[in-house]
Amino acid sequence: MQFKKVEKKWRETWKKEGIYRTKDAVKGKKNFYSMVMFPYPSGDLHIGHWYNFAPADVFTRFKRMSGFNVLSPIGFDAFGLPAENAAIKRGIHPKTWTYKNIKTMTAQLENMGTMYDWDRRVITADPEYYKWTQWMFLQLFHAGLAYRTKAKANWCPKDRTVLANEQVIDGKCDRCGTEVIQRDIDQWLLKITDYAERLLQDLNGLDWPEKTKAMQRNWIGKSEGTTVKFMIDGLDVAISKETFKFMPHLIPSVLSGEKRITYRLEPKAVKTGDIVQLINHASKERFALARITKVVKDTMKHVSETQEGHEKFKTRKEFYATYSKYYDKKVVDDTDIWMYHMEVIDDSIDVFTTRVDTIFGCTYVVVAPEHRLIGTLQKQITNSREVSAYVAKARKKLERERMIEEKKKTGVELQGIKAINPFTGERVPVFVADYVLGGYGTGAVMAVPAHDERDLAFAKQFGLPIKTSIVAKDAAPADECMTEDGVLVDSESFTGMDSAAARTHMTAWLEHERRGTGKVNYKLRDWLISRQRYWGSPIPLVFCERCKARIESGEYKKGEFTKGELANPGWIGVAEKTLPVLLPTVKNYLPTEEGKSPLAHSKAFVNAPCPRCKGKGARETDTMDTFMCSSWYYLRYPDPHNAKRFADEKKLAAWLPADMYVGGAEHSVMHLLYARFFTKVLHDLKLLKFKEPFTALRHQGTILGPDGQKMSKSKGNVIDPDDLVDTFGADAVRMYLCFMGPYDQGGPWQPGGMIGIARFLQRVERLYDAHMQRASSAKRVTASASLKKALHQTIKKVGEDIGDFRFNTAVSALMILLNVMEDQRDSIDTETLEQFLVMLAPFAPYFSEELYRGVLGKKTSIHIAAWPKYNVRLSAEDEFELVVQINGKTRDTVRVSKGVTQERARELALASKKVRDAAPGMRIKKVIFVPDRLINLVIES
RNA sequence: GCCCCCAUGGCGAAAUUGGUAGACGCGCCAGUUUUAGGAACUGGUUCCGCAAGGAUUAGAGGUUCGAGUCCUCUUGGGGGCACCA
Repeated sequence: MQFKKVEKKWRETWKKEGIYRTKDAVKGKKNFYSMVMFPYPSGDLHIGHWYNFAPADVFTRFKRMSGFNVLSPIGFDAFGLPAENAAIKRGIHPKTWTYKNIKTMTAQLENMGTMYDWDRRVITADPEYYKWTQWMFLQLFHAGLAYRTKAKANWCPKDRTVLANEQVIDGKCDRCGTEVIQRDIDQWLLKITDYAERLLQDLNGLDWPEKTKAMQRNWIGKSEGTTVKFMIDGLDVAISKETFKFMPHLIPSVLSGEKRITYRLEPKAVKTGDIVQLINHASKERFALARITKVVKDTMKHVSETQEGHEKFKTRKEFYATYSKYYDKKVVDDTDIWMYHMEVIDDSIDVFTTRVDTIFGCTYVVVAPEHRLIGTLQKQITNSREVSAYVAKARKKLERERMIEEKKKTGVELQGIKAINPFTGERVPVFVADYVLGGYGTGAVMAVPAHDERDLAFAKQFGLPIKTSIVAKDAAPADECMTEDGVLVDSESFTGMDSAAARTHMTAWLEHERRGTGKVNYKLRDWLISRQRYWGSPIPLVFCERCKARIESGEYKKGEFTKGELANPGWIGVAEKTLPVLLPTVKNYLPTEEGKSPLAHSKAFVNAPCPRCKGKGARETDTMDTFMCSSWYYLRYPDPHNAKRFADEKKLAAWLPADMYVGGAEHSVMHLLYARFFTKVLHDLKLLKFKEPFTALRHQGTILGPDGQKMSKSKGNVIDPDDLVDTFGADAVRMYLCFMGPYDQGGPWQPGGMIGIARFLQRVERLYDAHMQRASSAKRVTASASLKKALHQTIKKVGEDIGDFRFNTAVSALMILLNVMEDQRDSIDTETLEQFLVMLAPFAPYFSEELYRGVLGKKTSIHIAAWPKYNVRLSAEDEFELVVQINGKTRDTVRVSKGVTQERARELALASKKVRDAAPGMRIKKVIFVPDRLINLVIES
């Protein structure tokens, strides 16, 4: 067959006939939404894409032929860093490069013989698409799920640019080789951690690979434990009666030490050195202690906007108005004001532990280098110089270095203070060490060297005591480090309890004493979506000084600002009507200025009126993480050209959630977790009716080079699908990819394997040509019973196998049927010829269409034909090989009809010469009979 | 270090889920096609053995009438996490 010509002919015919155009509803048919992970427009479709898309397309076609109304869309994940890298390397604008690739890849995808509905193609870099990505961001922002904070970014000091993680190779910049450092930059984060528990729980109902679910569970990393308050000894402070109240939004900055002055119009009876309580104005609860370092009495006119805590006010009038309102009295230049300088101090360390049952073995406490206490207790720590030196060093260290030094634990004792174990009253030393992470739990742990490996390593290094408080239940020989649950010893009234019970009781006691509480922690971190990059969707926010001042002074109408705007004073969401915020086409798309996106250079872009007050504003210049684009694209396919809504509600209801999603296992965590998060948020905002986007998920394996290595141009082991298509045709390539092995397995490319499929197709063609010649001699044939049986067994098997993604055995079943057909080439009836082709159609769409219309003379496409029904009666075997075993060893087989009784089977077994030879004069102890399978004679030996 | 997965002929693999191990395909061997050629056809092909027969699913043990399949340990390979208290 001249496949080049055939492929082109049918491709054009199908387009003309519109057989792949999807309707949202077809009477009498259920909808089925079958998706593949859309590709990144890298330039060329490689064999990995084929392996993802071709077998998935076989599945999709099978679903359609089985009576479903199927949606099978495709698109391009077009934004992202690789386009910028390519642009830098080749001197082509990222946009030019991306759209050129989309063009070539679209053609390649069509050549594969896939049934995508091209009218629904989405490209995430199109303004009509990213308009809604921005809209999605605004939904999250206004709902209070976005916040801005300093976050670490990879920074190359030579290139003066922010790097993505993939651009950091061995801690060095992949372009210039300079050591990369971590810098803190203000960035936007999404509160995915609010959804940690639901993201974990809802995994249970999904038809996903267990491995993938396990990876997500792992990533979310739930652990249930207890926070325990260790009071600090050595403070020797008397807390004064006076208190200072703070608005909740100021508390983080007070605690972090940014704002250490409070201004009062009425004096408090405190003097320098007094310890006061700082109280949350809303909850009335104490959140910290502070030492007064200075009290100054002055008049209002001397307070300037450069003073700490008052940098923000613009005009004096505005400033006085704030006070007048708060104190309910008129404030003028001469009004007295007291300024209290203070420093926050801590009187306790909260630690998080999952093993509170081991607390009687706690011999010291460790805080992370980032821990607030190190700053707040600076005065109490007698070796504070040594401590700050350690902290400075640890904070500068890269994650990587911490890893290399894994074995060696480092740390410094905080001399001058001790922590008090709430159960024993014991005073234990406090250390700062970088093996405790600032970002997890409370950033502090109680160390139990006898029952924790890391604590043990540290204790040994520093010669700290090791105290056993748990022993194994079964009195097994004691390990040096017994980390399992067991029974408590030396634990006062808890002695003798087992670990699980002790945890419950001890946590209850702590809660009663207000010295601790049960607590669940997650490893999952919030999602950092800011990218200081050009090729991405702009973040639709404008910063407005005036609105910020109004929010901070509290002078605004209720409902004037959204939850998100109040939580991020000054950041105002762009009005929906004015979306999208277009990504300007700029000449210089390289990030240059310190930690800023290239968009920061474009005055035309930055200058924008505040969407709220129409005053002067400045746009956010960072762009969004591309995972934002791919977190909702499955919602767009049902209605890709809708300009009024991200998708029509009815169309969403018709198709979603997606019934099948196929793609690489490398997306097991990030993409799939973010997409699930989006779906849940949109559900909560009443924009979607379902909580999970992908009901079923399958992964394809990775195809390696023939040498077993990962394919790469530099290794010269890349398999080019275009070459294969030229030699064997698209159908053979599709089918071979199905036949190679289990779909989720992958493995090295077998260069010789293709030929088997090519031969198979040739044999099919020859068989059909021969049939056509015979047909002209006009002799009707009836299929033999054995051919009928083979056909119906194949119908059953191929259908079941495709449904279960076992494409390899489905192909082999077709091969077996072809072998039978060839054996009986003179008695093949038309029905068999037709049904065989229909089963072949999902695998070899061009080839089967050519024979269907060309040889069998059909008028309509094979791809809208119905999948054949198998007949149970016809496919059933009436005989089987009865296996005769002696003591479980097969000795003979006897061909008998199905339903044979045990008695008859026993007679047959005993009649076998082989059986008698194997065990002459046997004495049967027992007979095992498995109906329609085997008989096993258990004899005395 | 921790967690998860995998291991079957020369190669890719299959095995009704605890019931004849090696289907199907590649490769190889022999033959056919009155020359050659192979991306044609026919037959053979787990290993040892002429055969009868025996051995065999990385290795060792166990459960069972019966184990590729279940359990324990060991070895080798792959993936994930990475000091998460």
